[in-house]
Amino acid sequence: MARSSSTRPTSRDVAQAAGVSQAAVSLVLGDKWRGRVSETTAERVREAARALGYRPNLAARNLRLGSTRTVLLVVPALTTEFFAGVYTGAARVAATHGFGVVLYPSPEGVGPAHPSPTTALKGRPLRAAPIPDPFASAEAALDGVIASSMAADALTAIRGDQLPLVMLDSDPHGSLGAATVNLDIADGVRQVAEHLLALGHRHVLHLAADIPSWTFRARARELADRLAAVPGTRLRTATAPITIDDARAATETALTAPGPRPTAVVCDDDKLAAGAYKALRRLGLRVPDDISVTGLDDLALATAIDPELTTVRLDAELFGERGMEALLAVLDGRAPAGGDIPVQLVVRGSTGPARDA
Amino acid sequence: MARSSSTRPTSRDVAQAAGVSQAAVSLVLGDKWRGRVSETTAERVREAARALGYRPNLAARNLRLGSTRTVLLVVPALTTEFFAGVYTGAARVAATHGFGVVLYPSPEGVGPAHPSPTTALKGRPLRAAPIPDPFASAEAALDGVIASSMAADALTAIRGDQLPLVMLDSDPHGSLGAATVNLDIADGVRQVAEHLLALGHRHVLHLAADIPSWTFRARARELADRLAAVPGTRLRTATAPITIDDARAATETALTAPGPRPTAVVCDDDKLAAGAYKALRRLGLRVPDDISVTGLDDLALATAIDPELTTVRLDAELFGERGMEALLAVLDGRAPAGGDIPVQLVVRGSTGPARDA
DNA sequence: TTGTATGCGTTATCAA
DNA sequence: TTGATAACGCATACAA
Repeated sequence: MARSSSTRPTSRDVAQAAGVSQAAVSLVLGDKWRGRVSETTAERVREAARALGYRPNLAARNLRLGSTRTVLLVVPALTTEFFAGVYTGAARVAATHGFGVVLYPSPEGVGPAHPSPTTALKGRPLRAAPIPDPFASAEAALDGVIASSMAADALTAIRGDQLPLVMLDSDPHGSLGAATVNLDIADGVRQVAEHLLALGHRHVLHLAADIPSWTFRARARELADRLAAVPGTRLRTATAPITIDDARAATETALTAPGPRPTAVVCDDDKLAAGAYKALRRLGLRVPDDISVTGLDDLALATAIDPELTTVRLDAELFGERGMEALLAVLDGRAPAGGDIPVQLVVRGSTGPARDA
Repeated sequence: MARSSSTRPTSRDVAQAAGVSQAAVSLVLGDKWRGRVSETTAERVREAARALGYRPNLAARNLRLGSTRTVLLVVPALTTEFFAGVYTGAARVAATHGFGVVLYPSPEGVGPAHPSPTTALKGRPLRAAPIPDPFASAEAALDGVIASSMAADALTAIRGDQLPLVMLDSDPHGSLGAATVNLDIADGVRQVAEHLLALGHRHVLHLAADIPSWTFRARARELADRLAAVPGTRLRTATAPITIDDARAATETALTAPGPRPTAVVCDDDKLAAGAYKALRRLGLRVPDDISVTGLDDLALATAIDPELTTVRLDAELFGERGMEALLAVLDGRAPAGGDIPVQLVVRGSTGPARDA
């Protein structure tokens, strides 16, 4: 009946080695012994556990506790470094509460019914690729979910809202009562608009992300509102999936259309801006002398391109932290703290005075 | 004794609803009833399960089975889209075998003892950030680990090799018997070298990643070997952390050093190449007329910069697939398939004939 | 073909 | 202070 040496030591093994009951082991190792176990036996237990290299079996603990202290962070599959930051922030907060964070890059699923033929065409042939949605048995394996809006629709469509849910960058009103944590992107767009208006720009092209997500609709609305507030402004919109090449093509088309040319291109994110750069170069337009460009995100990409991109910095880590804090609040029955996360315009070399101003 | 309506249905609830034993439910839902349960009862069970919205409790199953059918994929924290591809491939293969993949972005930990003051300085202040290593109780929660070499050292240092382990892009000989899956990066570097040599380049600067990882040492060695094979070649080396700004600074320093200027810059990866571009622009050098540049990875970044970067395409998804397949083999007691994954030079606009050739 | 019984490793309740 | 003992929900060996 001796413990096979090839198998993981259990708390019973520790108990046996320490000469105490198995319950005592659980108490000591769970740090719940303040006055229920003598200091000497506690130490003996710890010693035995250390000697045996004991580590608790999570499956058993989860089963017993009915909770896993694990949350899922759903991010778009085609992820950028931005979500690495979000993860870092969320995981850090989680850790201080004894929680873990599991990352789920939502496959393709960007918004409901958004086939995006360009995405389907490029790259290797699609193999039958049923990466299983993690919600199949998630309720047993997870305590909650934090989901980026770029995947949130797909998420609610499938399942997932059965669990305590926090949505990132999602419509505060349309989220079915789920808590939301948002960057103040509208304010970022406002800063961009004011910056360009101050430089004399009156005719701008909005290069919008072709993703039916609240966050992008909000950007479009804010930009339109800000420009509309100033007499004599004109706004044109082009739409493209968030890839450099799609953005290039869309920009090229938009700028070769008849009529006066915009003096600034406002992009929904940095990647789109990189595509816009390429289009402008092909058209023989110089940035910022002939035309200004702005992005949004402040990825590494923003300083990789030339000239460096004027963009809006998003604090990804803070975003992740706030997301996790909100989820902890929900799990706790408390109301999550409100208030959007501030963002900041970073002026670099891609914006300058309007050509005709 | 009726099931509280607020609690998750268990297999017993399903059994009760279907009027069968709990064991029958388990058999049917586990698809192990081929001749042990009648078709009619099986259908009744399925119906009841569907009606109740039953989903098995993973913790209980894991406890019973002693395995979780979950593996961990360890990637560098400062991750790029490359690892999104690796994940996709690994998850796809895993799915066909009933496995799940959990992502672990290894915090900072790039190689052993590599403080990288620049990393520590930039960005927000470091908060006490104990993102727990997932190996604390991993043996119970995971069946195996796939680790990128960029985190593998940190990994073995901590724990992790107690579990079946596959290393990605790691020294096949120094990996303590762990299985390795490698891209044929040496061949990629060879292709780069041949390409440049054919263009007449004889003096090259190697912009190397400042990461003490096997994969980067291998790149340096291969490049040196290929150049040494041709008489009259010269190789200089500069080193930088993989950030655009560090790469820019290192390149600038290297190229303003006294002596003849290299006619080509070979970079350990695309991000470094983006930094090199910036340095060259500051120095008033045109790419590729004055100097050629090559990268390695073929990230989106490679086509974002101007001119588009000649680089080596890595098939991230295939990499992930092969990694997962290797791990499945190890779990199965089989020998993982050998053979490096082919890579391919993609010639774009950043390379041209040597200035003085 | 079906149902009964047992144990996976924990934590927590209760008597000693 | 301590040590039995009972679940948690599932899969399976075994008995009916």
